[in-house]
Order: sequence, then structure tokens, then C-alpha cells
Amino acid sequence: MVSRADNSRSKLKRVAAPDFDLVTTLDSGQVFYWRAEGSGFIGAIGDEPVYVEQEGDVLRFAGGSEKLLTHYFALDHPLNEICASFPNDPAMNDARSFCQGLRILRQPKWECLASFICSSMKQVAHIRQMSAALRQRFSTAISFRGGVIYPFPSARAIAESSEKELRACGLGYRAPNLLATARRIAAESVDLDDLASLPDAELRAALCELPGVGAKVANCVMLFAYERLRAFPIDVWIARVLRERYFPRKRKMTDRMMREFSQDYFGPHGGYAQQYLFHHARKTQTHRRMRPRPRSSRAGGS
DNA sequence: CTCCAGGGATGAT
DNA sequence: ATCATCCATGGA
Repeated sequence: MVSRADNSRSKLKRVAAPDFDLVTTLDSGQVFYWRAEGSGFIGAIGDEPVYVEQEGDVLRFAGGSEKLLTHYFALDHPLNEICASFPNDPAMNDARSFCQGLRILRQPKWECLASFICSSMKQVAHIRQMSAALRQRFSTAISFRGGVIYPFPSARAIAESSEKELRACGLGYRAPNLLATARRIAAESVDLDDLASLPDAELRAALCELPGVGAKVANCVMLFAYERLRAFPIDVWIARVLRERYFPRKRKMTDRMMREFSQDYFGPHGGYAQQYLFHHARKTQTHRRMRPRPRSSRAGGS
């Protein structure tokens, strides 16, 4: 019987959150730990356990502070101006109206980097699984609201593990990459905070030096952790959107073409535009699975 | 069962 | 510079 008066629940703090949609934002594939709980979500911002729910234009929360939530959820981003800067075309307009209130978070750098090193060739649900496994195995539990929260483990904690332990978390071939990157950071041969002073191109190059980080992961980290709102990650979903909705007549779309087009077409907040296109595509996917394959003409011999 | 997933590293052209 | 192949794992 655990039902003792949970007065933790009746004393939620409040912060104004106009032009914000908590559910859409947390479900948009940029962050991998928050889980539905009650009428809101439980998770952590850095090492701070947080519960948060939305009611209209207000966030009600426990844990953390108004300042912490405002920063993490980027409530200060001028979302109207950002959305108005998107190009005016059918695909973008569909995405913009579908994703109202979606904001690009300001995530902790290491957590974001490590999560996206794990992300390659994995669905969002799998990345969440790996994140949860890493947290449970390599960080310290914090009691919170009758449950337990696992913050994301430090680079040092990962660095002191082994490839075998990381594979046990379901990382597969990503394990040596995460381990090697964690070791560089723990050894202080790379300081993720220092990189924040670099201009976009140099930041991207520095991130791509890390094992398991290529252009796509680097762009995700730039967008979700370094507030480089022009960074435009191109994954399989975005590539599909570009092919099908922007260049339906082209037979081949090379990586280079997609990169060069998206960098200036989507403007100074291209990363935001990308996230809207990504979320819209992923949530409105129609079963593109069963395409009749050419039947192999070896049914029964004669 | 098969197909696919928020790709990157490597080696061959 | 571009292209092919391999890399683990689990959901649909």
C-alpha cells in the first residue's frame, strides 16, 4: 500500500509557456528519456530530476527551477519569428501546422552527443532503450516522487566501463565508438564546453573527429545541444522528404545535392525546419512496406 | 519470416 | 570526391 498522501503532487511550481507543446516536443525524437507519468512526464534535466505537465500556456513542474526549465525547453526562443522564417512551400506548410509548439531543446552536450552516437541505424524506440540501459547501469539512482530517476551517466563513468558492458546495453557495433569518445572526453583531450566558442564549420569538424560521429550526428548535436539552429541533420526520413516532396522528378539525389540545397533553402533556422519536417513525416507515415516484389519465377520447377 | 531504423568507418574506384 | 559494403539489434 503506497498511497500515502502524496502532497508532493499538490505543490507544483508554475512557469508561463506560450507557443509551446510539451507532448509534441518530447515526442519529436530529439531527446530519449522522458516518459509519460500521470498527466505529464518524468525525466531529468542534467542531474536534476523533474516532473512536468502542461495546462494551456502554463507548465506545472516539480524539481528543477523556473530558470532551468525555461532554458532547457527553450521557452525564450521566438517561435513565431522562427516559424515565419521557414520557406513557404506545401511540405513546409504541412509540417508547420502539424508541429505547432514544437521547440528545439537545449540539451546537455555530453548526453546529447552520447545519445546520438548510439542512434545510428536505430529507431527512436531503440535509442530510448539504450539510453535507459546506460543510465541504469552507469549512473546513480535518485529518489524522486516515489520513484527513481537515473540521470545520464558522465563521460568518465562510461569511459571506465568496457566494450563488453556497453554491448550488454544493446549498443552492438556502436559500443567501441561510444567508449572511445567517452575516453577522449574523460581524458580531457576534448572539452565539449570549449567547442561552443567555435563557428559552425569548425564546431562540426571538431565533432566529426570523435569516433562514431559523422556529419549527421554532428549536426544533431549542434542543433540540439549547441543551439546552432541552422544545422540541418539529414537522416533517412529527411532524405525521403527531400526526394519525394522537393525533388520528385529527380532520379538521383546525392548527399551533396541534399546538403547544398537544404543549407540555404531553409534559411537561418533550417534546423528548426528540419525538425518540423522530420516529426511530421515520422508521425504521418503511411505503410510504405508492402510493395509487390517481382515474384521469383521458381515456383515449382516443371 | 523480412524489412527497416535520426549512420559511420573503411577500402575500392 | 563518390560508391559499396559491413557493422548489431530489435520493432513492426
